[in-house]
Amino acid sequence: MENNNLENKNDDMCEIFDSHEDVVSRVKKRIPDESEFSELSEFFKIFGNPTRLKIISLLSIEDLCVCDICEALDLNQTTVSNQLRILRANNIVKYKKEGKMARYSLTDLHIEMIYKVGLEHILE
Amino acid sequence: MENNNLENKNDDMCEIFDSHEDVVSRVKKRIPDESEFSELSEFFKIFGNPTRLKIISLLSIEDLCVCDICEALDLNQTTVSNQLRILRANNIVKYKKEGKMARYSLTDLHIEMIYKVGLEHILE
DNA sequence: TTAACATATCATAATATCATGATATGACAA
DNA sequence: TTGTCATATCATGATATTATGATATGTTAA
Repeated sequence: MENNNLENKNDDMCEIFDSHEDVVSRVKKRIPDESEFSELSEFFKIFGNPTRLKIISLLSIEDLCVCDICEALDLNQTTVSNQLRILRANNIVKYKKEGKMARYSLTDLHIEMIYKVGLEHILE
Repeated sequence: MENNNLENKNDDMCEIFDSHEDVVSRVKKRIPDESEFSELSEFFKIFGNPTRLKIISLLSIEDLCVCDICEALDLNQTTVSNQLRILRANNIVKYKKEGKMARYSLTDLHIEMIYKVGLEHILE
């Protein structure tokens, strides 16, 4: 094993079909760059929490104030408010102040689409 | 508001509009149940990691074997293999054995749709 | 003013997730 | 057989995320 240096693993992997090198260089050119993957994973991370999904689900039906969300989900106000902050920070929900209330809604249709396609996927 | 007879927190929250009670009971009926939110959040959690997103991005272009994925992303085999296991376990990718190689592909079009709508969302 | 209410933020302990080294499996060739 | 390659699994320390109690902010009514 000592003469088999692994620092250049391309050389000793997967050489059964010599097309692999071409395949790799071709697909490499067509993917987004590091910063976009990073941003996108932060975005999707938001959907990876049941409380946030419940809020998204509610807001896909209609706009709601914080206390209605708390009540509909039977969650305490701190939890909901914290998750709304995260949703806001990630551009998934927006809100309008109405007196002492805050009325939340989904930012755009992308959010609803992603939620619904995901739901469809797990239900089939 | 003559006779407050409800025992829970409804009574002292958000009574400015008396429609709130109706709103809450209406939207409550229209959301999935706990287990579906739980399953759906597990599903979306998978998209919340840049390495897995990169793999999904590659496989949305074409089917690839593990070593090609490693090479295209410049990641070690353990990392890729572990993430593929997670992707498999969550029904996001599938694979076919071809000799000693494993050729991976996306499970269905839902995966590609979610990935692309997400990308569109962060790019606008 | 003051009190009550709706919402937001901070701090934190429990829990989950990450990349990766070590190691195992299974296929093929010599 | 034995060795090598392609891939999978296990174990783990570092890091991130969770729900929630305590507390703060801002609005309205009395």
